[in-house]
Amino acid sequence: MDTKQRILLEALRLFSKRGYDAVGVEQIASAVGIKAPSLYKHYKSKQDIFDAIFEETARRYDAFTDTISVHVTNSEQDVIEFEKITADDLVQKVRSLIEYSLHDEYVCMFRRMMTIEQFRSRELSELYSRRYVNQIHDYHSRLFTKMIADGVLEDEDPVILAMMYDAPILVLLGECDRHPEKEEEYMKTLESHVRLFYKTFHRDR
Amino acid sequence: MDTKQRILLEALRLFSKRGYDAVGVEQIASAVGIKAPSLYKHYKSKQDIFDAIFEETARRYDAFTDTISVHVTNSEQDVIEFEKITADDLVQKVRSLIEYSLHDEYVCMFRRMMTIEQFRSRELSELYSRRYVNQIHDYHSRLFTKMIADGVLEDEDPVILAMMYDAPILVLLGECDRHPEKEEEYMKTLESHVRLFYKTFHRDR
DNA sequence: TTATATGGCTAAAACATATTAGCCGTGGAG
DNA sequence: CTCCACGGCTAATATGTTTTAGCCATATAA
Repeated sequence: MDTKQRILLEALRLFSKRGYDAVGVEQIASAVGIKAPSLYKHYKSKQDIFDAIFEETARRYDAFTDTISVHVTNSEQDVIEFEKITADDLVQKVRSLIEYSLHDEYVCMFRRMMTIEQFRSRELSELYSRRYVNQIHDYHSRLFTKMIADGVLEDEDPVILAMMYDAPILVLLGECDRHPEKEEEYMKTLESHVRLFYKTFHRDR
Repeated sequence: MDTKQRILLEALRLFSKRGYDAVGVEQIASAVGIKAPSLYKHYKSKQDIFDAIFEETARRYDAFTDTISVHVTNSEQDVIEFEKITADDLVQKVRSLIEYSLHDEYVCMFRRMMTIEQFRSRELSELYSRRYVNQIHDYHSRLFTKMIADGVLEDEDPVILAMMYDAPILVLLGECDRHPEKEEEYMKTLESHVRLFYKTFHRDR
């Protein structure tokens, strides 16, 4: 039925493997199960399909970051929580981040597409950095800043701490994109990392 | 003169920005300063140019990793060195790694091309992981294993330590690829990271 | 000097790919 | 029932791109 959506999905699936230019409208159509010219009943050009994917994913992504950043911005309640943050809490936080980043097919494919297209323009480079590096980094910087202020984390530069903490997440996410079959293994590594980080930098008051 | 080499260089320059499929032989030729058909006096197809870039860079890269890994494999001499490793030594090691990875134009462009093409085949995915993640990671894992054995590093899982240590390097390398103008800033961050790592995990015997 | 390999060029062929034109069956609204 | 919008199809067009064919100038070797 909803061909218009299926086109977006299949196009993204293809773009995220080979990149925009390597994929023909023919292939998109055939993945959907229709003929190329029929695509033009739904989108006015190939570029238009690309743009639609962009908007669709932007919407989904924004919805997600809204939910996650509320944890940090809602300072009142979190100040209380910080004191009792455990290693398990951190592990849990990372798990839920990964859960979303890896198991939402749309998000996953879009990230791969962005990886492929990131050097095409300054705009795309910036979007990539903002979305996949800075956003997660700022989140942890703020989190650690508060934890330090609350005396539950060693008093080191929160920006550096955050980088030490989240760079492995980013790198392993990349590894998962390349080798999804090893996800289980990577997740264990990541958990060990989080626990080592906690053990090293956390302090009880 | 050496048109054959210049074709490789200009093709790589273009591929590393827009990806293989987005670049036409026309553009490659014009970058070199000749007409498209003349390319075929040197390479038998566009794909052939791509492959040649691959071989050329593989050669350069292997040459480099040979030099760097000798530091670790030469166990005799290094055991002595490990004891007196300072934060400055680590900073220096990272600097020279970055120096090579960022300031060798060929290496830099090739890495960007790999970033773009990494999802095309299992082969490319594996090459990417091996070259840009595992190799550097194994290097540090071995380094830290020895340092732990020598008692100059906290006795934690060297694999996790290595990841904590080198993931920020990889992430910041990616940032440099996207935003070369911020290199200076990123290098400072990286230095802080190395020093914090040293301060945290190094111990004098 | 002559022959030949090299590496450039133009013109054209071969191929691919995005897009348009226009036809047709179906299903819901009036 | 009729009409029409929807969304599929085939055929064709427009455009672009890779590659081949074949010509020509130059430099080098015999």
